[in-house]
Amino acid sequence: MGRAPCCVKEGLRKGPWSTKEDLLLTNYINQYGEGQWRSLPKNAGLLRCGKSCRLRWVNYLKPGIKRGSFSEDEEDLIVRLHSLLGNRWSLIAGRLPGRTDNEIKNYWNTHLIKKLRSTGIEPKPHKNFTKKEKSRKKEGKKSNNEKFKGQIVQVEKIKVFAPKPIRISCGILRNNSFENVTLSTTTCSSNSNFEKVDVGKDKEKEVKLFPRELDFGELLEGDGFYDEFLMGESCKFSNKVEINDSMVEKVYEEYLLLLSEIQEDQKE
DNA sequence: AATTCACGCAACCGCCGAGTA
DNA sequence: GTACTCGGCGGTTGCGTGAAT
Repeated sequence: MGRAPCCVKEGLRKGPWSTKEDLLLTNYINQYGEGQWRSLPKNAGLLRCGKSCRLRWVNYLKPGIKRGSFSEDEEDLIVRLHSLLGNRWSLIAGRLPGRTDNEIKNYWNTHLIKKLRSTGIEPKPHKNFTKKEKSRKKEGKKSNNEKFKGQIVQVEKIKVFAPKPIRISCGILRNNSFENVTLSTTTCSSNSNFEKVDVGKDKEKEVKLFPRELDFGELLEGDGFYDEFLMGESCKFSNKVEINDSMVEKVYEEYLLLLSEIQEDQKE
């Protein structure tokens, strides 16, 4: 039996949302709350697919969504998180309050890739799987899931740390507005696993930023990278980024939990 | 001024995992 | 254990817009 469609598509509107539709959706959700996306359009008087409603709400209408260009702090965080998590946009978004996965994904694809390339960094490519590869990947996933309950995704050589998403609502505190921050440039020092960062007005100093490619081996070998990633110089190299204690604690807990699971698995 | 091109972004599509009957 | 629904995710598409010719 084939999979049932998410909704009946006949007679439904597609394309950009009108102000009226936005209003209808917002009013309905304000009154009845999120969820029940399948029945929501009908109840709200919208000629839209439930998925479309959810997307519109989550990405644009939901209170607290931050619009506008990304600050350098945010860019920096996205780059680091992408290095760590891969194309797990929802996880990355979970650590950038007010930003949505779609927005971050678009920003990465249109701006950050180019920016990184211009500084000599080749971002990890995301693989486009063929149907065959997808099914193979699926098989692999199944076996992984049994052991790790979906917390680790292993694709070829690149191993990705994929913890359960925890949305951090107040993760990053800014004590300098973007406007006040002198533009800093990021340059790549060749043959190095780390980057050299010019921190605006301050004299240039060498800081560890992130490895080009992260492998669990590095984590397990205990070179302390992850600790540094979270709390080390990379975060305190300027006053631009401060990671909230609870955020660090939560992410660190995820890391420890994951690490212990991997170690147990290796013993077996 | 008209046309072409490139880019950015909103929205769509298909797949997957979790939950449930 | 199976079949099914629902919500969510990541990849992709296509339209609108501004720059270049």
